[in-house]
Parts: sequence; structure tokens; C-alpha cells
Amino acid sequence: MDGDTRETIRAVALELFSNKGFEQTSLREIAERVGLTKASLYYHYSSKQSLLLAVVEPVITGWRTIVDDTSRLERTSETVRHVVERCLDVFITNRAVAGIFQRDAAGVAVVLGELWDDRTDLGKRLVAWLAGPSPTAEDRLRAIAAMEVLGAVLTSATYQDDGEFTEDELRAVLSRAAMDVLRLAAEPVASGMRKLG
Amino acid sequence: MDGDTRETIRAVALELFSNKGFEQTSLREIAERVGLTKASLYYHYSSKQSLLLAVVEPVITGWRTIVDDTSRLERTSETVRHVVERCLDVFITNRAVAGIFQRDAAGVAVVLGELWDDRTDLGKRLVAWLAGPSPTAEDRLRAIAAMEVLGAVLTSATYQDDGEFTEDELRAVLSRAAMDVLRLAAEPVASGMRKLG
DNA sequence: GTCTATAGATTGATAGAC
DNA sequence: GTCTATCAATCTATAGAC
Repeated sequence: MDGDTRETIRAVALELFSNKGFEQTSLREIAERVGLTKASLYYHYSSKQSLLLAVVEPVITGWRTIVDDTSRLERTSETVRHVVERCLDVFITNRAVAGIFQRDAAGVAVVLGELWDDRTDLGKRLVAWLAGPSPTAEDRLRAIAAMEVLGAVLTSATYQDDGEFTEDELRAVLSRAAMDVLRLAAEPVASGMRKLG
Repeated sequence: MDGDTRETIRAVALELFSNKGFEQTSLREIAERVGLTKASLYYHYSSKQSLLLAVVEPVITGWRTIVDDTSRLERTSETVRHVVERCLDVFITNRAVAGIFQRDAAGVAVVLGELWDDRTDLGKRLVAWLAGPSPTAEDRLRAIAAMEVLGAVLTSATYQDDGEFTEDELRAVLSRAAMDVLRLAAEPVASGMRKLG
């Protein structure tokens, strides 16, 4: 267990970046927490930027996969729900990284450069798909709002002091709420008429 | 027109803080833009923190008023809609300040200290009211998600490259979307049965 | 692989002349 | 009220011994 050090550094960096923000976290602080000196970090990562990349890049890559898959799908009530749930899973699984983007967007954008623009473009593509073909302004705004709903995965912790929501609650409630925003909620069976549009 | 300088500084700071983030904006940069030296800024504002306060405090105070007013209201479909719309107005009117909170939360939280905690508490109180009395986990999560929907006022600009949404579109669409998330959407008249719960 | 020591740059803030 | 000059702190990053 020796290439372990590199991974330990990455884990500590992820935690600190996520809790305090990227710019607010110094390499000195990371080094202390790992039990090394600042200089030793540079043996494992050539710069603070490369450390951020190690933390962030795999998540963006995964995100890209989802968006690419999505663009090949026809947009129906079922596929939208499927995509929404897949996005939720990414948000839940990668809460920490998503938290970096959310809490320190300003600081991170500068350092990530093109990769940040990539991330933005992926968001745009996803929203465009969610909004459907030849969307009205309302369709596009609701697609954006639906993505915001998924972001509640991250902010929910702020509003709860006594324990968090379970992952199942987040998944179940937020996917339904997002579908509501997109006006694709399943018709309640009791009220008759299964298909209406 | 001489106390103007102080106001000019504030305006420039607001713009830069909002676009680049608080920590990412140096006093040197603000001074250059205003046409002064760094040292001269300190004649008008005693510190970078006090400059941030001048930008941010009035908005938080306004926000507090809304939340205080709200807690005195009984929660009905109509009052919820009213509160949602009032929140939307604050978001729209103070887009720039809200953008500071959203894009550089990490950097701003440290400097604002107790005032940041105040802001957080106001958010919690509003969400608690929106969730209604003795709420389930779903009620609380949906209240949080509804607030996120209002945040689309800020992010919508990111997703649009060709022109922005009008304020009227933001107001109309996002208030309806938030009500959908809260499951308080007006019953469509055509489907009969006005009151169901 | 880890260390000490330090370079080089930037920042928030102050002193004091005008 | 604005300036020049400077301080002290902090940060990323590098050099070189072990």
C-alpha cells in the first residue's frame, strides 16, 4: 500500500474543497491533514489545478456519458423519467463534487477553463432535450427549473439540522417533483383517463 | 455630487463581486475600474468586508422582512402563491446580489459570519412555513425544491446564450412551477371539483 | 518519497505627504 | 480626498539535501 498516498491526498482534497471551497482551501491545509509537508504534495500532483482535476474530471466524464446517451433517446414521458432518475443518481453519488461546483463556482470556473465550459455545455444540451422539440419559452424555463429541483439533493442538507433525508427519499420525492415541473406527472389512476394528450 | 464616489465604488464592487465572485475580486481591480488607487478606497470603506456588507446587507434586511411577514400568515393556497411571488420579485430585483451568494457561497460565508447564518436561518424559516404544519419528509423536501425552482431566476441566464427571459416570463412560469412542486397548483376548472382535500 | 528552505507574486491594509 | 510607498501575511510553486 503505497500508491495509496496519492489516493489519500485526493480524498482529503475532495473533502476540503467540498466543505470550504476550492480557493478557500490551501495546499498547506491539505498537507497538514494528510500528514505531509506542502512540498511533498507536489511529488504526487504537479499543481493545485491538477489536484482539482483529479477530483472533478471523472464526474464530468460520467456526466458526459449520460448526456450523450440521452440525446439518442426519443423524448417520451418514460424516457424523461428515466433520464431524470439517472441524473439524480449522479447528484446523490457525487454529492461532494457537485457541492464544489455549487459552493465555489466562481473559484473553480477560472481554474478549470475549457473543462468548465464543457460542463456548462452538457447542462445546456440536457436542458434542451428536457424542454422537448420546438419548445416555448415556458418549456425551456421549466426544463431549467427541473434541473434546479435536482440540485435540492445538495441544498437539502443546509435546511435540515436534525439528520438528513435518506437517499431513497431524495430519489423518490425529487424525481416526482421534477416531473411535476416538467408537467409530465403520471395521471392519478383513480381519476380515470390514462392518456390525455 | 461628491458622496457619489462612495456609491460608485459600491456599484462597481457589486458588479465585480457578482460576475467574478467575492474572493476572486481584488480591491486593486475595483480601484482601477473606479479610477482611484487602492489606498483611496479605504477612505470610503474601512475594509473589504465592509464593502461587501454595504452591497449585501440591505438585501438580507429586505429578505428578513418578507420572512417575518410570512410567519404571520396562515398557510393557504392563496397566501403561498402570494409569498412565492414576493420571493420571486426579490430574486429578480436583486439578481446581482443573489448571484454573489450563489456563485461564491464559500468565500462569502466566511466573511459575513453571523450575517450569513442569519440568512441561512431565514431560508430555513421560509421553507418550514412552505412545508406546512406537521409536514412529512416529502412535504419538507418539496418545500426545499420549490425554493430551488425560484433560483432558476439566476441560472436561467447561463442556459440561454441568445437573449434572456423577460421578467414577466420568469415571474409567471416560475411561480406556477413552484406551486406545482408544492402540489398547490390551481385545479383546472374544466375537470370539475374545485376543492378536493 | 519526504524533508527544509525559499523564491516570487498577490493581497488586504496602513502611514504619511499633499 | 487622493496620492505614493510600504508592511505583513499568505499562497502556489521550486530547488536541492537526505
